[in-house]
Amino acid sequence: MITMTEIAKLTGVSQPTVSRVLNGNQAVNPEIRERVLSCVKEHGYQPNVMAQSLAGSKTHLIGVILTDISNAFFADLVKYIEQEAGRSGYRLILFNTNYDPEQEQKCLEVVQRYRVDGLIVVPAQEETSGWKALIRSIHIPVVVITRYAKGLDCVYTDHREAGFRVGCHLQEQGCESYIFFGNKADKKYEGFAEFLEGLDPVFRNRFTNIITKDSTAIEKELETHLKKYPGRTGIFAYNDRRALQFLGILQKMGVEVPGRAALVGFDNTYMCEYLYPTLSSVSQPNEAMAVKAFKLLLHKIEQPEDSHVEDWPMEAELIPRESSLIYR
Amino acid sequence: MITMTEIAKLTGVSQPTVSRVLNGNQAVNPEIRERVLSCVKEHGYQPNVMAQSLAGSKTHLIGVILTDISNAFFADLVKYIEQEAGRSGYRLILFNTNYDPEQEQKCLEVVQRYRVDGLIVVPAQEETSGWKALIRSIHIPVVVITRYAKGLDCVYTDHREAGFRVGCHLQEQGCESYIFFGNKADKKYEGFAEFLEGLDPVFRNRFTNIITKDSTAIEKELETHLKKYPGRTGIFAYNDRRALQFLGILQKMGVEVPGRAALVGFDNTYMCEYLYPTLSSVSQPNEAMAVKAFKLLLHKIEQPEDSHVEDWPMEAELIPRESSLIYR
DNA sequence: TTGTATGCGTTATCAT
DNA sequence: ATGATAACGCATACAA
Repeated sequence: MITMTEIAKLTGVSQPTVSRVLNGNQAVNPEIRERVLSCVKEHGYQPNVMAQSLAGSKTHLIGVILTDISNAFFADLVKYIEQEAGRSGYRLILFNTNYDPEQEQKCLEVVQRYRVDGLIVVPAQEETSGWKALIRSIHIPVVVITRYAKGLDCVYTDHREAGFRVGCHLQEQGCESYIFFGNKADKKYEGFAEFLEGLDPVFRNRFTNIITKDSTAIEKELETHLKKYPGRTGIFAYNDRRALQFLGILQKMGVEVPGRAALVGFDNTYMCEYLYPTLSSVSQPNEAMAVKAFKLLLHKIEQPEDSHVEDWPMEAELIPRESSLIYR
Repeated sequence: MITMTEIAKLTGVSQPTVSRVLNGNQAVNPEIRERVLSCVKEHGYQPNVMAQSLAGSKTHLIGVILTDISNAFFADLVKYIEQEAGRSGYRLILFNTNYDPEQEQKCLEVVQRYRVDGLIVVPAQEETSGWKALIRSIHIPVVVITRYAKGLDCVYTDHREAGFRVGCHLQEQGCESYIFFGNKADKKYEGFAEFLEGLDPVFRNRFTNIITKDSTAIEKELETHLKKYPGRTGIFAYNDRRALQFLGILQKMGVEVPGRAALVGFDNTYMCEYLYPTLSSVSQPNEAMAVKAFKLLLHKIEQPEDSHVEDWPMEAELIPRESSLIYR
């Protein structure tokens, strides 16, 4: 790959002059400019970012550290981050931690070695102060995405609020008992429970939490629940994937949806509209989150002295569809 | 971020000595070695890859250029590529072309600027000689993944063969008419048609090709087909997403699956097992493909003189499930 | 075994 | 307007 110095020799000027031409710096003799540019084009010269970074200090590299790129939701985020970053001339160096804190730590070392200008991270664990201390110690602008992280810039949707709304919706649709499919530590659950508790302090008497991902086990727990509570059951699954699993089980069991059981998922993936019945779900503003995260990061990069921490919650929207709509 | 020279000063040795210690090169006084290592650890020294690259010529960066990272199949590939590359100390710089050749060309420029050691690419277009010429001209080791590319190293599954097998399977399940949901230029279709033609040269008389992605339009075409052909219909969709859409439409229409219509998708995504009925699909060896692609690339990087082109077709496997299994 | 000197491809600061 | 020159952080050949 041809270098500036070589271009300089070929055009009979000095290397810094080539640099000036290429950077549009200062006034350069138009004749020379043309000569250099045509030579550059002819040889397909491309600047060496490594050298530029060494000399200038910016790498235009953004480290993106994710828990699971194969998760459609994160993959979608990456798409938008890449797009937005590209607009500002930044590129992504991508890491997958697979939810492993050890792996995450290694990633943090590697991004330091590459002298990335900034970092967008989905933390491997929900809440660990050790991690935060580490990420602070490396002195690279960081934005946490999809999770709230106290004391760090972060962009996320309010899952608690979303859960609350799902509870509200299911109640409005005439549900008399409830199932939450997922972990109780989930903010979605907190909001969901908060609403139901407001409605009836002892709602737990009409509630089942299912955690297992095993279809057979789910079927059993579901059967128990349905036997116990004859009225319409409202089911909230922590993501669409699980909602789909649940829907399949309900259909296999011959349970009428939404008549006997109303179902709501989370993520609003494309499948929602294709399923029969179509699946109600909570939609997160993926593109807006990605764009906001990058913009926050860019700000931090360009104004490192601004130590103000931005906590940016975004609104998730419940999209009601056939799987939970009784009246329409 | 602390540098080698600074470490050298702090420990009272020369910078090259620090370099030797860090690279395990040659014999170094054990005393000094310890002194340097502890200083390195104390200050959290991390080598500057930009400088290393400039001095040594390798960036340990692999450019990954994809058409659509938000596609679950590609996202999955990226996950495995990242994993495998990481094992050999390589990192990914990720690009999304969005199927736009112009965008792709820009990506090719950028990876050159970053002096990536190699490239793994999903071409934006199926077959364009212009693109191949371009990618050859940049003199970076390249492996094309998921697509056959004549004259370039490539790793892919034989879609034609897979299509052939799907046809065979559907026929075995007693189908008497067929629908292909997708583009006829697709190799899957070629194989599918090849089998059916072998069975009955005028199979086209009992065949419908549906291209539109609009649900209403699909429903109409489906209705026409079913009216015309009373026997069991075999439906082959070009991916699971479309198969799901089709399944929803069939269910909405009250068509019995697989009794009246047997359905097969492509990609074997997680949803196959959750749907009701479970969805038959063609499974590609994602991890094996990713690993093979990276290994091929690594070989090219380490043995640039080896100009042998590897064309590496892998076998896709049909996973029959309820949506197409009549006898079991 | 260790230090000196040089070069990688840029940018930037000087002179000229 | 342009050309020397130094500097970025490291690896490496060479000298000591």
